Amino acid sequence: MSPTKELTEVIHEWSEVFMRRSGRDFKHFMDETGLSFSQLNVLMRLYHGGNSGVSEIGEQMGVTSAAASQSIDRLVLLGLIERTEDPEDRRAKRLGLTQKGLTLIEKGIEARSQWVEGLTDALTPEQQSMTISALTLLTQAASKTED
Amino acid sequence: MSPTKELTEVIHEWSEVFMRRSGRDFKHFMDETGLSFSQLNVLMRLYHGGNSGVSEIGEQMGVTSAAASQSIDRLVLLGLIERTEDPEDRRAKRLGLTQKGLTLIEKGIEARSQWVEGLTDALTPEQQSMTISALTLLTQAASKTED
DNA sequence: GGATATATTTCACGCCGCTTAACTAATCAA
DNA sequence: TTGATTAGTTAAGCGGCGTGAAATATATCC
Repeated sequence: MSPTKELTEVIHEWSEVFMRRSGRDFKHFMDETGLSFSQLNVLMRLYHGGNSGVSEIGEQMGVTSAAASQSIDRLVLLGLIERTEDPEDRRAKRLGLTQKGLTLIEKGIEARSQWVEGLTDALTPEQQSMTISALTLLTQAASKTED
Repeated sequence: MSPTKELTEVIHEWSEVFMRRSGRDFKHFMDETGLSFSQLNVLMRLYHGGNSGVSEIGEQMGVTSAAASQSIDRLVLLGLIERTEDPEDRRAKRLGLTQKGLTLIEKGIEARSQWVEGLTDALTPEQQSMTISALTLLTQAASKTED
């Protein structure tokens, strides 16, 4: 078996396990928070990407600004998002996570991290340092492909 | 900085990049197929877990069997699921992916794998073999934590 | 100033996914 | 055999999430 073939196979297996776990975790997170896929999507985009406007969020999510406006409105009512007037263009609104929203998202990220950390607990120090190197490489490579 | 601290940090960064990417990919997959989170959830559970009944699916997803029945009905109409009578208990139905459904899910998994494969393209042979080892370890550890 | 463009909201409408409750059909148990 | 249980479907109703179209307010361009 060639090394390339082996890498492909390893990646495939790993992707499958990881995807499956991610999906289950995400569903669990939705149930726990009572938020929909769409709502969490909005919160995630505000978490990364910083403050943005309503249309911008809609564009990123591939929906009309009307849909974005309504979705955001629900999140504002839930106290997860702040919607303030843009002082430079009073037609526009600036959106951002409230402390409550920020905490919620960070808790979700933390949960995922903890799962992976649990995976590395049983590894020897050498294996751990190898994992550090590999994940660092992958993270760097992945960061370069971001849009 | 202690090695443990470093591993924690690496994992945290990696989780964030991957979660973000996974989320975007999944959203893209939903848009592409026109299927909802819930519908893809059903297909995933049938992909893993093999053939099962309506109530079983509902239980796994945390919804009533009525909800599962309706959801499954839509997927049957789309030609993604087969619903046949269980010969051993004629009250029950056996659910399974059709070829079309199987192909769809496998295409989704393949897309994710290809993305990760792309990340490893630029690595040196030594780095690749290290990545193989690390991912193998993680996959094994993750498999053990499955329910 | 006045026309036009832009950012967001509101409204009416439809689909989806969920619930509960009622129903059908098959199995199980006394 | 009859009565209870189990698997699944169906129906009515609710809310989320999307659309397009109209309304509102502000910016921008002659």
